[in-house]
Amino acid sequence: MKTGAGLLDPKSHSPEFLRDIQAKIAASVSTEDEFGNLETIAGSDCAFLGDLIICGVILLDYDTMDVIERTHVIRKINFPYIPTYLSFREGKPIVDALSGLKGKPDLLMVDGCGINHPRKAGLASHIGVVTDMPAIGIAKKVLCGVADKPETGEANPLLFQGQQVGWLLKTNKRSNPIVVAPGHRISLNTCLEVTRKCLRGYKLPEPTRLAHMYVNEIKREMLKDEP
DNA sequence: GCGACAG
DNA sequence: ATCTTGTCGC
Repeated sequence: MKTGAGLLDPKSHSPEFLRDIQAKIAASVSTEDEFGNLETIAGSDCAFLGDLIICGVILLDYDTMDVIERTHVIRKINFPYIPTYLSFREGKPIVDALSGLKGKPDLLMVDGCGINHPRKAGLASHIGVVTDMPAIGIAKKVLCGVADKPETGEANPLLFQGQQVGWLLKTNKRSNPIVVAPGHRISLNTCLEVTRKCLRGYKLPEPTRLAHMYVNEIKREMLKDEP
């Protein structure tokens, strides 16, 4: 699908209008592996400061997880946090930050849900469809669905309405499991495989973990200058 | 009606 | 997400 700005910054905030947009996103989502060799992978995350949202994107080498470049964007928050409507709050800023990268990532890892969403339109799916980019959603809490508690290193299927929509993955002994799900142009099995290859002993995979550290680093810098 | 509910 | 130090446990 072609980039449609209206899909990320809706003219109306009415639930009916927003759900209509999500229905279009869901209809365009693909859970087939549609990408070639992964040489680079990007990670995104956001931090908040007053009425500002700080969105950062980091480009990494897929094999080594070395940082290639980072870029960010700071915007006025123009949508409240409403569960299941996160895309309208963080989507546009993240896409804008993505466009600031010099290199083009082969896949994007987003902090949030993918198809593991009541209407199959989580942040990773929404961004994936709008940018036509392969995407994976990494969440720290379950928005919808159920799964058995996985043992360390293991992953159990996350089921919602009789369908698997992702995985509950326990990345290490001390951390609670994380939720891994396809965002767009990637399958259930592959999103889990890719996520595991991005782990380096921490709770979160490197793309998302480093993006989180990056935006908080920017925030600390802002607080230092304008207390 | 009540509770749950990504970041 | 955000407000915040130390502290229990592997």
